[in-house]
Amino acid sequence: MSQPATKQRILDAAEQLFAEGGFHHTSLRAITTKAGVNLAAVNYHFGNKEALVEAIFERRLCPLNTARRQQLDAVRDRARAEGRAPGIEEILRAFIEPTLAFRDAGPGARAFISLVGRALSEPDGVVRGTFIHHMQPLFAYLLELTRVALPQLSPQRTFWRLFFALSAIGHTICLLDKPLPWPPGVTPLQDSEALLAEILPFLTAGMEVKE
Amino acid sequence: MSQPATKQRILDAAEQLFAEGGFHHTSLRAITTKAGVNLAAVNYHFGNKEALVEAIFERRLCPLNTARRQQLDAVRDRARAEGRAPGIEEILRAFIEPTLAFRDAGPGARAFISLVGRALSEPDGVVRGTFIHHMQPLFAYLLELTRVALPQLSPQRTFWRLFFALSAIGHTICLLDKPLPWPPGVTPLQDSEALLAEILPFLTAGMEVKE
DNA sequence: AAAAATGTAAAACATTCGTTTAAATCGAAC
DNA sequence: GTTCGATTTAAACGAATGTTTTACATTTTT
Repeated sequence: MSQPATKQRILDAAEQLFAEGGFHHTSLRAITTKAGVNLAAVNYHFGNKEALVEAIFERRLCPLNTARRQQLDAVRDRARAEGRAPGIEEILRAFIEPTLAFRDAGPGARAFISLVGRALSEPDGVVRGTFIHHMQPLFAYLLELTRVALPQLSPQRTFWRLFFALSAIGHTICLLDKPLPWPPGVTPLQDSEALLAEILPFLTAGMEVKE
Repeated sequence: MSQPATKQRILDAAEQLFAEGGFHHTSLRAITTKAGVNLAAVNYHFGNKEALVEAIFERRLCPLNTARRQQLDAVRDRARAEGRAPGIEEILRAFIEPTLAFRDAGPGARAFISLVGRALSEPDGVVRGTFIHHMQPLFAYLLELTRVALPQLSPQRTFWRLFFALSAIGHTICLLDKPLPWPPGVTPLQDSEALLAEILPFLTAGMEVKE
C-alpha cells in the first residue's frame, strides 16, 4: 500500500457514499471505514471534509469537461473546414456523448453523476461553487457555438433555450439510475444510444423552432 | 397565541430554512428559534423531524397539484366540448401556469420551490418518497392527456418526451432564484409571462417533432 | 369549582459529528 | 544501522444534533 493508494481509496469510497447519502449525511467515519483507512486520513491528506468534496469533483469533472471540449472543437473545426456553420444537433451531441461515455465507464463514474445532479441545487456553497467554477467556461464555449449555429435567435433567447436543453439533459441523466414508478409499458432507457436517439431530436426541435 | 399558531410558525420557519440550507443541515434549534417557539415543540406537534418534512410537502404540494389538476380538467373538457383532441401546448401550459402562479404567491411558496427542486435528487428516502407519492398520480394524468394529444407517438416515446419536458420545467423554475453567472447581455427572466413565452414554444416543438 | 386534557418551558439525555493530538510505524537516504 | 521525514494509528476533544423527560401553564370539560 503505497502513498497514493490511501488517497484514491478515500476518493472512491467518498464518491460512492456521497452519491448514495449526500454530503452532510455521509460521515467521515463511514468513508474511512469503507475505504479501509484510518479516520484521520481524510484530514491528513485533504485537510478537511470540504476539500475532499472539491477533490472528488476535480478528479472526475476535469477529464469529462476536457473530453466535451475536444468534441466541441471537432465540431467547430469540421464546420469550418466545410465552410458552413455548425449544426445545433452536433453541438448538443458533442456535449452529451462524452457524458454518456463517462457514465458507461464504471460504477465510480456512475456514482459521480448522481453527485453532479445534486450539485446545482445543493444548498452547500462549496459544492455549488466548485461545480459552477468547473462548468462555467465550458458553458460559455457551448453558448458561443450555439449562437453561430442559430444566428437568427437573439442572444437572450439562445441562452435560455440552451439552458432548457441542458436542464433536460442533466436531470434525465441524473435520474437514469434512480428507481422511479415507471408507468406500465414504459421501460428505462437501457443504453446510451437509445437515450441519445430519444433526446437529441427533442432538444434539436426545441432549439430550432421558429417561434 | 392559540394552538395552530405554533404549528404554522414552525412550518413557515422550517420551509424557509430547509430551502436555504437543506434538510440535514438545518437543525431543529434553528427552526424553533426562528419560529419563536420552544425546541420541543417540533417533536410535540409533528413527532419527529422527518414528519415535519412530510407536513411541509403536504401543506404546499396538495393545493398546488389540485390547481394543476383543475387546469388539466379544463383543458380536457374544452377539447371534448369542441370535439377535438387536446393540444400539447395547452397541456403543458396547464401544468406550468399554476406552478408559476404558486411561485408568485409569496416568499414562502418561493422557498418551497427550492425544496421541490432538491426533492427528486435528494438521497433522503423520506423526502424523495413523499414527493414521488404526491406527484405520481398527477404525472399519470398528464401522460394520459399527452397520449391523446400526440397519438402518433409510441407510449414509450411519449413518456420520455414528457419526462424531458418536465425536467426542463422543473430545473428551470428551481434555479430561477439562485444566483448564476449570467453571460453578458443575458438577464434573468423577470416575470412568469416571459418564462412561459420562452419555454412553451421550446417544449411544444420538442414534443411534436416528427423524428 | 374541580378535574382532565392540551400546550409550553427548561433542562438534560445519549449520540454523532469533524477535527486534533501524540505516539507508533514505515521507508528510504545517508 | 541510524536518522529523518512521511504516513498511519488510536484516542480524545469540544461542539452540535434529535429526542426525551419532567415540571409548569393554560384551556377545556364535567
